[in-house]
Amino acid sequence: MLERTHLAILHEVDRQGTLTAAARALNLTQSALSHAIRRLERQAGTALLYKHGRRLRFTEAGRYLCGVAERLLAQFEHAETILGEFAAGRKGSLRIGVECHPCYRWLVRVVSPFLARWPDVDIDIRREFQFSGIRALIQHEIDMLITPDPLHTAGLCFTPLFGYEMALVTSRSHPLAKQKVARPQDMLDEILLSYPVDDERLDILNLFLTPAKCRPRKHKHVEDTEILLRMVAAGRGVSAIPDWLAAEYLNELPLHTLRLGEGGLQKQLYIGRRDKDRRAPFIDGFLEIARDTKPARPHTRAAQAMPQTP
Amino acid sequence: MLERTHLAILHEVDRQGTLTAAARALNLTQSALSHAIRRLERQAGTALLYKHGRRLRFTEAGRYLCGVAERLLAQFEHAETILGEFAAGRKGSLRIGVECHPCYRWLVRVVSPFLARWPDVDIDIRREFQFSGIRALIQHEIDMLITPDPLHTAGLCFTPLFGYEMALVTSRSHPLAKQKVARPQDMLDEILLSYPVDDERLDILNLFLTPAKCRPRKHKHVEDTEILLRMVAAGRGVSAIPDWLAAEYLNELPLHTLRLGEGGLQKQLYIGRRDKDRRAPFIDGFLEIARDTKPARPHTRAAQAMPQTP
DNA sequence: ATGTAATAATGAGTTTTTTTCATAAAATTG
DNA sequence: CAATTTTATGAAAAAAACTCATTATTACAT
Repeated sequence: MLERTHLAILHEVDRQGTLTAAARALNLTQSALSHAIRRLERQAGTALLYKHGRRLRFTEAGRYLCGVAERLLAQFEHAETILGEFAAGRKGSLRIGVECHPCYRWLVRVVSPFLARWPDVDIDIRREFQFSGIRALIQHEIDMLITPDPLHTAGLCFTPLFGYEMALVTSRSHPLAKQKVARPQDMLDEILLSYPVDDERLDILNLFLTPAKCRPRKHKHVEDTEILLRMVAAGRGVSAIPDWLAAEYLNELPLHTLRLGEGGLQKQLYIGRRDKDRRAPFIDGFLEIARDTKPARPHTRAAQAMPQTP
Repeated sequence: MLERTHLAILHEVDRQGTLTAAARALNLTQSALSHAIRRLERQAGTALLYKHGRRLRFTEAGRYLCGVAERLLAQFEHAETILGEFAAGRKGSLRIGVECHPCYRWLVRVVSPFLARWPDVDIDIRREFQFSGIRALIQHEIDMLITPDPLHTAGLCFTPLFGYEMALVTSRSHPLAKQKVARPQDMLDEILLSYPVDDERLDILNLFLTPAKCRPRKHKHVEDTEILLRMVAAGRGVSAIPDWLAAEYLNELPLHTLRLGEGGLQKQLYIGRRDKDRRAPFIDGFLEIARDTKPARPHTRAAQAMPQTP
């Protein structure tokens, strides 16, 4: 079978003119090359070189193979270079899962500097998982997971990114806009707008209303943050979103934010990855940029939870 | 170093889905593949496959190499096919040298049927040699030599193609057109038109005039047969060309042909090749077609030398 | 749960392939 | 024609690839 070495030998003989020189260039003996060529010729059933004086010349078949060699060797070398890029972790793709719906907005701010820093790494962001994000991470469906709910599992590790507080957003003209803190029973008459995720994953239900055995009058799903907040501003309902996300819209829309309970509904965002992923420096690179990218500072009427730097 | 086998293994694992199946397909053991991949991974410094359940999945680097494999393996296989064609002598190129200038016109008639019969063999016709055609043949600059002057040399063999006679061509209105045979002294007042080759290679000088110590009044070189004969027809000179070549033009141009001397200037065309060229059946193929392609039959006022079939 | 089947990983030993060494053969050069 | 350069070749050594036997892991079925 025609092998890369054969091509390399023929190519070098072509370049150097003699077996001896080619052998030197390849760190082999002249004998090794002679044997190798002989073997190939026997297998191919045709001569590739013939003696001309004390030098060698290519037969047509040999000349043809030289052309092949030139093309193929270049491709091999290129492949090895790319493989090196992979090995050095410069090349690859980073599939990032986001479990916290509104975090998408923060994530996009991380992506740009990352793409600039790692030009050969592609980013793919996934928001839908067959089961959980944790499982997707374990099963290599994604490489990193942005989540407020770390589930410490063998083989995974989570790094805290920043703390925040879930805030209740209402229209500035809403009756609740007079309060700074919302009580669960305040919600009984309200229409709750949320992202279209399972109820169990909605903190305002899980951690605020359900423990107090309260429910909103109505619960509607809205896909998009912008639209959700415009609906809130128009008085069509209220919603619970991260304080920093609300902060971004406070100047733009007539919104008011309230704490959810006296202590506020404190959350922490984590980034999870597989333990073994030493392979790719760009995973650490992403983490670093992510840690440096803080969300908008909640201010004015928003809750006072300070972003916690880990 | 990345080798063809590595690519073959990765490719097969991709196709078959499991190491075991790939091993079967490659006539190797599962163990061999496992070891081979491990070695490559160690060298490359990056994982290529990882376990997913009891199967294997490609890492990004592995997936990349799979793509490379697909492209490169195809090229290897193609190269081997072509090499096989060379070995079987179906593929190649036939470089044919022509020493007898006007023979070119006969040669083109051989080429067409040859190209039809050997579709993968290219033909290259050379008329200029650094030294002699014989030397070009020995040094593998050409593979066959068409020549009227075989020079039996070790390693070469010549096969006669056909006999012919060099004829003197004049305009039909030329004073010499009254004769059937030209004597050397008839040339003293004539302008000789010939192909632009060395005088020693011109038979009319070598074998007819010089032995009789005669010279033409003037000697001019003309490159192209068609033009040469039109000049002759216009009475601008006379020329010596093979009888069969003249025959092709007798109906077209007002030409007259004369014998050069009583016995005529008899020539024989040979085709020479290297002894060892057993390798290529198409060389014999060419010879066969060449032998079957006779030149135009000299008739009418032309000399009577019969083409001699060897 | 638990045994069974499928699959990959591993280490040791064997086989095959490649390489070297030593030397011969052939051709060029002064 | 001797000295030099270069390729060819056979035998031995070295390296690489492969197999065998076994273990480990996962999936599937009862």
